[in-house]
Amino acid sequence: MVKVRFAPSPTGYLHIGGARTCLFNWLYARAKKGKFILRIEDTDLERSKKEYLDEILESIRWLGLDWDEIYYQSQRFDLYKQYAQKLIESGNAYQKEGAVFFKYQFSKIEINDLIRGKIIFTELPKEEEVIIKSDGSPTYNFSCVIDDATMGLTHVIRGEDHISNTPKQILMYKALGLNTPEFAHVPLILSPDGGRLSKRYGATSIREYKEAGYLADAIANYLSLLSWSPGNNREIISLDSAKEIFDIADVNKTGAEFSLEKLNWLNSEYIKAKDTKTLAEIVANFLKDKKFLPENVSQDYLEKVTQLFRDRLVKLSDFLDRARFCFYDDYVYAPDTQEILQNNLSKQIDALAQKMSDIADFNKLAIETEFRATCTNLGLKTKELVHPVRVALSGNRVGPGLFETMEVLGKNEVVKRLKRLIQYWQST
RNA sequence: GUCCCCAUCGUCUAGUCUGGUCAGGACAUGAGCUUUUCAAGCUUAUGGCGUCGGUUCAAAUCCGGCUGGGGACGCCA
Repeated sequence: MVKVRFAPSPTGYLHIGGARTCLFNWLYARAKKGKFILRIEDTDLERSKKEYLDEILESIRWLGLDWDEIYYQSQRFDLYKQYAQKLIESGNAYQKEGAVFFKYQFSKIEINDLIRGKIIFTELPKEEEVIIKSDGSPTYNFSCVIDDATMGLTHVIRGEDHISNTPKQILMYKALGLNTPEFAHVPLILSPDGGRLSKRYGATSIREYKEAGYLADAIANYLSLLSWSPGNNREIISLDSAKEIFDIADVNKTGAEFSLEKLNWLNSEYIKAKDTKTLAEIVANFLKDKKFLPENVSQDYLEKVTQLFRDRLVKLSDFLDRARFCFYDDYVYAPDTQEILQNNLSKQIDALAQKMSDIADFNKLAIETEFRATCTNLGLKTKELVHPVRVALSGNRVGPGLFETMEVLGKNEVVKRLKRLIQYWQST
């Protein structure tokens, strides 16, 4: 049975690259009906932080991934020491200054990488290496080998940056008489400047994307598209579908640049595809974290506002400034509305306000009918009134469809805001 | 410096294993339609096999050199 792992180190948040490695491991495990385990590589006592661990686990869950087992290397130090002792006894390692050094018995090493095919190493950069530090903790290459072997992992799927560690690890498996797993090295995710994805390029942690209003399934979808493709020109694919068809051998060898534009597009597609109720819940949670909503907003009203904006949101954070007028009436008319406001239409707006307040059932259709009729009666083109009214209601020259907006705000609020514009004209 | 990986539109990719269909799709960009602003949507356009050589009737596809890009060389992981 296939058994794979994701092995994060809690010395930082879960970043895009790690998340993609995690995703590919998960996808492969689920595709093969195998096990996916999490191994926390917290051997660096100095730099490992609980805060990071919590964040990593939360990010993985948020993405929609789950794990079958979880291990902590910090709880397995005894095991590593035992294996180190074995190596000392067999003459493959020795102790010096409190540390244990492993002696590489190098010969040509051939890796049969599931993604890259044959990789041949004809030499190693060093002849020996610390496997147990003088403080008793294991080094990466050693604990990794012991764990991959003792946890019964069948495949090691990890980033390309580990290729050069692989021959060293194989030498350790050999010295210990342990079976080596299969290896698959996935390409790195590059930043738009072609280099390594780094802090220099904006957001790198999953948490930051969550906070910016990206949906978990959009991120997961986007990540799955980097260096892998479901085929058939498919771009939008759920984890459920992906796990049916994913195979590690189909992953390509080329590094992929992270494209915020494409992520944005996918995110807006996912926003549009959600049913309003579900989306409103996601929006509610998002806004709650931002402490954005006033006290007494009903779920029903939030759903209506969500419906109003859903088709023009790229990410949830767009909601913050654009939909603010639906919850607060303290907005001022934006500078770029001057052009629209310089034409004083007090009389016409007043007439409109009257007509609006006469509508019994204040719904989009009734509003539009009455609005257009009023314009005709006043000898105005519809757009001549649409623009100032939008400014009156939202403070902005752009926004969702006006009649829908009016329905959502409700009659009283609409009339109140129209009067406010009239007052504004009178005071200037 | 040494070792290793990689190479299809600006970007993500299908096609490469098993040579032969105008190199297909998506994002982005341009234009048009629609319109109540902004989006969205629809139509459409621009744009690519890094380079040199070899094998072959035929090369994006197989082989080699070059060039370019990336990664690794910690008592970090």
